[in-house]
Amino acid sequence: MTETFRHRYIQARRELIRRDFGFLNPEQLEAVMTVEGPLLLLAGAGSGKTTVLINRIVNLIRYGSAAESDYVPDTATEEDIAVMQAGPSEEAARLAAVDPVEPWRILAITFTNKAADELRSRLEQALGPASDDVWAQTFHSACVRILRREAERLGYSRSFTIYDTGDSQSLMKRILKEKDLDEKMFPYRYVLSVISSAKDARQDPETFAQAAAKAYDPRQKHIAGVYKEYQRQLREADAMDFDDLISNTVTLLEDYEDVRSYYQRRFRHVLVDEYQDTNNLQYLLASTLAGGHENICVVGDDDQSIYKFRGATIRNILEFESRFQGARTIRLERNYRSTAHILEAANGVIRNNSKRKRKRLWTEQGDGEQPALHIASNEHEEAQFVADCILEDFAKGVPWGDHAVLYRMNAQSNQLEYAFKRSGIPYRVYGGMKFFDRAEVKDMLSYLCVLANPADDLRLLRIVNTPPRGIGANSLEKAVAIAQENGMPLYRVLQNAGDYPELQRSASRMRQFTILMDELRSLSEQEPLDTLYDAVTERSGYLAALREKNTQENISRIENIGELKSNILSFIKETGDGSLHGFLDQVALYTDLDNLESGADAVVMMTIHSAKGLEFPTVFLVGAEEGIFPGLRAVGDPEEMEEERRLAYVAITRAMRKLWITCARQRMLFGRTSSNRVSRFVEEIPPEHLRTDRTASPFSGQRSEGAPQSRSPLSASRSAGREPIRPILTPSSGQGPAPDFRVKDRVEHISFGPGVITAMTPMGGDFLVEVSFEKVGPKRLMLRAAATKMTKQNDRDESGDAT
DNA sequence: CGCACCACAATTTTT
DNA sequence: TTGTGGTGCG
Repeated sequence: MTETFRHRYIQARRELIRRDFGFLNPEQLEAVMTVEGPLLLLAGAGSGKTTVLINRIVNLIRYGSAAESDYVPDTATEEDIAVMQAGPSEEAARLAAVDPVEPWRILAITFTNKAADELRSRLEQALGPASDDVWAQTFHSACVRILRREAERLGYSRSFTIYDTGDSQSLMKRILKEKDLDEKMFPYRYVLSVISSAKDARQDPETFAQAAAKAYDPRQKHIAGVYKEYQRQLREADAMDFDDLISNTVTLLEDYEDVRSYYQRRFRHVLVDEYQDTNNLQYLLASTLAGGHENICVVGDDDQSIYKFRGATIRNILEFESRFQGARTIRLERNYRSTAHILEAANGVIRNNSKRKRKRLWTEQGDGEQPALHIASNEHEEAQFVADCILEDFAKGVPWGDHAVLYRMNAQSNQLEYAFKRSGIPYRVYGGMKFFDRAEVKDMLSYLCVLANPADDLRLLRIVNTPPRGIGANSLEKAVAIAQENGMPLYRVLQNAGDYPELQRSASRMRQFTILMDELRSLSEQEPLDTLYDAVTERSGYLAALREKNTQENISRIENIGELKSNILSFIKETGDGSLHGFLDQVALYTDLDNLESGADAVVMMTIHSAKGLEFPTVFLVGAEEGIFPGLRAVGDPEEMEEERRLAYVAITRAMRKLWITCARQRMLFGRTSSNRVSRFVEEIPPEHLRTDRTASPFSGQRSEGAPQSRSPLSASRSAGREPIRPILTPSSGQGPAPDFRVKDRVEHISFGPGVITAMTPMGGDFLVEVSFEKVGPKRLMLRAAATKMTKQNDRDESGDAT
């Protein structure tokens, strides 16, 4: 074989792969074709990182290391070169592949189920069924998968229970109360976060206690005791909290050579998404799994690290190159999401952070519109301004769902909701009460958990008297004490309640309860999950208790219980796994079920945190004021301030075409009125990329008079007297004839039904009409759009026309 | 044992 | 301003 042939062969092969991924830009392509060794992808917002991740996996499976390899098979022929030169095809891929990676040797880790789902489905699209074997999982579900096989080595059973945040919190509250620690000094959230950090630092209760003994803060010693007790109770209940899932997996890999080498050999490539959000444990997990081959590819953006409060350390990304020898770094700076003005605004803000990797987003999409700042006089007006902008867009045919409103705190959503309701704008608030957090759903799940794991005292306590069975708190406390003393699960005590004189008063009811549960448990061994569930809801008396009172509340609870059943059914259908444990695992790790996409066309409202990873044509960033964003706590703390700034960066880069930033001169928050300066982040936007809109919203005058107190804007006071702008003209401007609507006209709307026009205001070549509908109340609509859905009724109001 | 009332506090939250 | 958690009474 001649050198030139070898050379041509390798060239043809590389060219083939390049062509196969020809839709990628040069940096993306480089990332995809860099196959071996540690790789850091600094992926700016909107730079197509998921695309890169997916195609990198596709490349590994399809071509293996061909893109970087000098290997030429002995059997290579001119014909082979010709096939490869002809372009991507199955045959060409087969010829070109060098040591292709089997799908099951790839581990791709994400943070959210949503991201994992997206990864899986896009891989499926690209690779077909072969993609099923790729481990595309969240950190937690990957760990559960490992632990379900190996947990016995750590002294748990294979069917250990997973405690979610709420469970951890209730357990912690119980312990703090038991230990009689002052809740002012020891708020459960704080204690939990200390324990979480301890776990992140690989400190077990003993090591933590040693460190605490030397600490200045006397609270640490108490917390050490709490930590010990917390872990003890988790153990007793055969339960792991979210941190334990990862921590225990790391322990398993560290302490058991055979387990470690099994997984290190199994996975030839480890990919980690959203690397800027990883904590120390997650870093340890990923790097241990990648140990040996060091084929670890991490994707992230240090500028979007906004979860420090949850233990994420930006150091993982900043120190990647020094921790992994020979690491390569590739920057993805080309942005496909936003127009240039928006990106420059984002660049201008983030430039003020000192701890970051150099990066500058750019685009070829053109300048677009400048971000605009609107200064409102108060929070009502701010909210109304947002609503008006959205109405105006809607009138132009822009769907509601193209708009997102982002705020720093959930508490800010209220005013906006009022404004949207008033204006007839459909909206969805993202991230409120989650389905699985509802009491009735947790109750039903607790029943299932206790059936699966009778040692789960926490869940047992939740349901033992829900619905009321006459088992009082006092006797329960006694039972808990007995269980503690004898080191046995509470369930056992309840079963044998008759043996303990102090329990005699409710002994029979306790026994009855365990008999019920035992029967249900035996049912769970014979019947499918959905049948079991029905039995639980009925025989526990839970549904019956709800049916007793026909309140709105109870009706919705019954609905939710039904909703959980459909969750069960679809779980069985989708996974083919009807096991109770399988379902509970999925639920424990899948709190994110109410997703955004499923909704109808509606404006989206959420915190900036929840917006990460999403994009919207138009974004409103509200409450851009000192003290709110950046929040009060960040002022005077440079680290916190940088985190807030990253948050600002995230917010700005969500916008594709139009960014509105709003603030209020005065705002009432938590019952107190304050006036704040405009956010420093706004001032950090280079002036040439920001338009300041100092005129108040076109309706501010009317709004502040009529809107706040009145539920019906058709109130007489409005039309009477001194309002000069009451158009009675027929709207005529703009293209197309607009129908002849006037104030006081009776109308019939397709979806809102009959109503009366109460006001019309000219606006951008159109009219904003206010209609008081009989059934749905007042709505504000843009006439041009509404005219197609609304007809004028002939029977005019008595006087004909006003004025 | 359940409900009503009153203090109190209150970023952000992928699992 | 809103929601939550604890206490006291019927």
